[in-house]
Amino acid sequence: MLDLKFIRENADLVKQGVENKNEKSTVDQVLALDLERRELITKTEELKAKKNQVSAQIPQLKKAGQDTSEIFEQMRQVSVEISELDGKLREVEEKLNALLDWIPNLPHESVPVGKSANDNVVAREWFPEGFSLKNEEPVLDHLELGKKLGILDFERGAKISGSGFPVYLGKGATLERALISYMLDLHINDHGYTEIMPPILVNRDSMYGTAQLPKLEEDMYHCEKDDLFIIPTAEVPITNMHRDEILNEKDLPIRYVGYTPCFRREAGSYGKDSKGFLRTHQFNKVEMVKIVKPEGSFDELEGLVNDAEDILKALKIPYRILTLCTGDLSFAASKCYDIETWSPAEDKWLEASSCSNFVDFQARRANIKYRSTENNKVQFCHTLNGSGLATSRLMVSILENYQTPEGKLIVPKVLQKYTGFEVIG
RNA sequence: GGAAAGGUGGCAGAGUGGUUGAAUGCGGUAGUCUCGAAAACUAUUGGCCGUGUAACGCGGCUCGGGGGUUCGAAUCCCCCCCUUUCCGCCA
Repeated sequence: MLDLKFIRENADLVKQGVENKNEKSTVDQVLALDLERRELITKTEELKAKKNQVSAQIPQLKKAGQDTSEIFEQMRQVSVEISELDGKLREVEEKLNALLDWIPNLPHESVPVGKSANDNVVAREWFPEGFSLKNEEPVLDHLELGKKLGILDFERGAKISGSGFPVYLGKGATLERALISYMLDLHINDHGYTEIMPPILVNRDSMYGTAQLPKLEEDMYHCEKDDLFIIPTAEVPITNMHRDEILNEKDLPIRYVGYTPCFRREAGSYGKDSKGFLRTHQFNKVEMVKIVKPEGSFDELEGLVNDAEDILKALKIPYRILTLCTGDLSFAASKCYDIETWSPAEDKWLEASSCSNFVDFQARRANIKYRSTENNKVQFCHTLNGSGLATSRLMVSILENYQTPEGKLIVPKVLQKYTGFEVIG
C-alpha cells in the first residue's frame, strides 16, 4: 500500500511508476475520492465536536435541576446527521481503499525501466571452475534421471493429488531433506538468521499484509470452511509475525529464515515450463525474511542476494543474477533480483530465487512499525525477503550438473555429511 | 465438538451509563541527587485521522471486531473473532 499523502503530493511520480509496472493508473480517481473523504471528515468532526461539547455540560445542567429535554431533542438531530455523514464517509473510504489495494508499489529509481522479462538486466554470472555453458556430453533431464535412479515419482504424485505434486523417494527424499538442512544451517550459523517454523495455513489478514491479496487470490489454495489460505511462500507467515506491532529500533534488523512447503495453484500457467519440477503446485523452499529500518534497506537487499548466492557457490551450481526491470517486477516489490541456475538439459536458466525489497509497502499494509531510540518517533519498517532457495529448481540443476556419464548422481560435497552417502545409483 | 471464564494503554491490573484516553503499579524518557551507577524523588510517557502555525496547537477516532439502545457507552443489548481452563476426540 502506498501512503495516501504521498500519492496526493506526488501524483505524477506515482502515475509514472504505475505505468512502468504495466498497470493502469487510478491515481486521478483516488485523488477525487481523497478530496471527498476529507471534506466529509471535516463536516462530521465539526458535528462530533459540538456533540461532545454539549454532552460534557449535561451532568452539570442535571445537577442544577435544569430542563434538558430541548437539548436532548437537538442532540438527537445532530446524532442523526452524524450517522448519515458517517455512512457516506464509509462508502467513500471503501471505494478509496478498494483502489488503493490495487495500486502497485513503485519501482526504485535504480530499477531499469522495461516492458517484460526480456528487458531484465544480467547483473553478474558465476560458474564453478572449469565449467562451460556448452555441453560436450548430452545429459539426462531431471525427469529421466529421477526416474532411472528411482528417486522421483511424478506419476504417483499425480495419482495421490494431481499433477504438480511430486513424490520424492528413497535417496531422493534424503537428498531433498539434506538440501533443506544445509541451507538452513548456513543461513543460521554463517549469515546470522534466526530460524522460524511457522504455520502453513494463514488467515486473510496475513495474506493481505504481505500483499498476496487481493491481487493473487486466484493463485492461492483456500480452505473455505475456515477462511484460511495455504501459504504460497513462508514470506507470508514470517513477515506477518510482526503485523500490528511497534518494534524497538534496537531490535532491528530482524533476520528470519524458515523452511516450509509452498503451495501455488498456478492458475492459467499450464503449458509453460510445466514439466516435472519446472512448475509444481507444491514445492519446498527456505525463505529469508528481513524487517529493517528504512535507511540502508537496499544494502540489506544486496546482503540478502549474497546470502542466497553463497548456497549456490557452495553447491557449485552455475548461476546468474538478474535485476528485474520495472515491467517484470511483482506487485509489491520496489526492487528485485532473480537468481537463475543453469539447466544443461533444458539449455536455459531457471529461476531458483527471487530477492526483493518491498520498502514500506508491506509494512504499511501489515502495520509493522518501529520506534526510534533517538526521538521516540514511530515509523514504518522496510521488509525484504528472498528464497534461499527453492529446492525444486535447484534439484533440477543438481540432477543435471552432478550426473556422471554412467547416469549416476554424485551428491554435492557440502551435502554429503547430511545425506550420509556420496552417490546415488 | 461440549462446558466455563475472559479479551482495557509497552506490560500488569482497576473501572458497570456522564468532563475516563481511562485509577494504580511496573516499564520507558527527562531532570534532581551522585565522581559515576544504583536507590530515592520530580516531571513526562499510546496509536491513527483531520486541520493548522513562525512555533506551540486545535479537533475527531480508538478499551478484541461489527451492529444496536441512549442526549451520552470501556460500561447495557445482539452478532462475530480470539485466548485460557475443563471434558470429549486425536497425531
